[in-house]
Amino acid sequence: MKQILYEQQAMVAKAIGHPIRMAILDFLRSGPQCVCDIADAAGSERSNVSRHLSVMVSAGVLASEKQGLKVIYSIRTPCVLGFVDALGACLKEKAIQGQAILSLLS
Amino acid sequence: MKQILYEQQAMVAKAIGHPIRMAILDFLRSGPQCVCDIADAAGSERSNVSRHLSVMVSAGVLASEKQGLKVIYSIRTPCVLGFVDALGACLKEKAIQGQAILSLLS
DNA sequence: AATCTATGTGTCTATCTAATCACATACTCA
DNA sequence: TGAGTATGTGATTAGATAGACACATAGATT
Repeated sequence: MKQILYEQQAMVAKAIGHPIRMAILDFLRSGPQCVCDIADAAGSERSNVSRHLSVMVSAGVLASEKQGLKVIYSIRTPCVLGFVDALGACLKEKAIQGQAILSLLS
Repeated sequence: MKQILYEQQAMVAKAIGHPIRMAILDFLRSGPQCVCDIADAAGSERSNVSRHLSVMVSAGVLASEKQGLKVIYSIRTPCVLGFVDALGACLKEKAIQGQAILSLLS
């Protein structure tokens, strides 16, 4: 029963567990964007980015909408940014601990 | 510059992006536990669980401490659970949307 | 010391993932 | 209609990952 929940959660976590995908999410904070702009921002190839995007759509992290020739991707719900920010908070905490250790050594 | 941040964030997300690891985190909510109890709770083999645990320690998600014959694993910082809970919130939101669609069809 | 228990690690295999290239498709505009 | 642009997808390759088993190690117990 809980197994299904774990799988769903893992799917979402895995969908954002890649540097390029993190870069994409960060870029999409500024609003919905088309694939080629996303690819430029992420510094990766179009086809590759297209695949990353489709993984995130499957996981329910992103939404896509066709507008003429372009396909516009956006963050599906604000709570997606909630867990990205929670990730950042964790790293920040670790960095602060590291800094404390550093100051003890200097 | 930001690249390093993305990699760090992705590392943490990837470290929890697996059903067994989710189960482990959920189990560790109840407090620090030894490997064999974690393995039983996760329903997986010891050696396998041991590897999952070490991945999460590397990512900074878990902490480990040796107590006699046993090694006790614990959640390194509360904000890790914040991240997991944010994941859950996202799924909940999606489920509620799904339920709304369902009620429109019935 | 001999043995038992809990854990980690080497090795192997099967599977998944990411990246790249070429190409197909869908749509726009002249 | 034909050229051009944006996107997705098949095929391939290289590399990562997960799981299983046997075994090594560290510490406890007798």
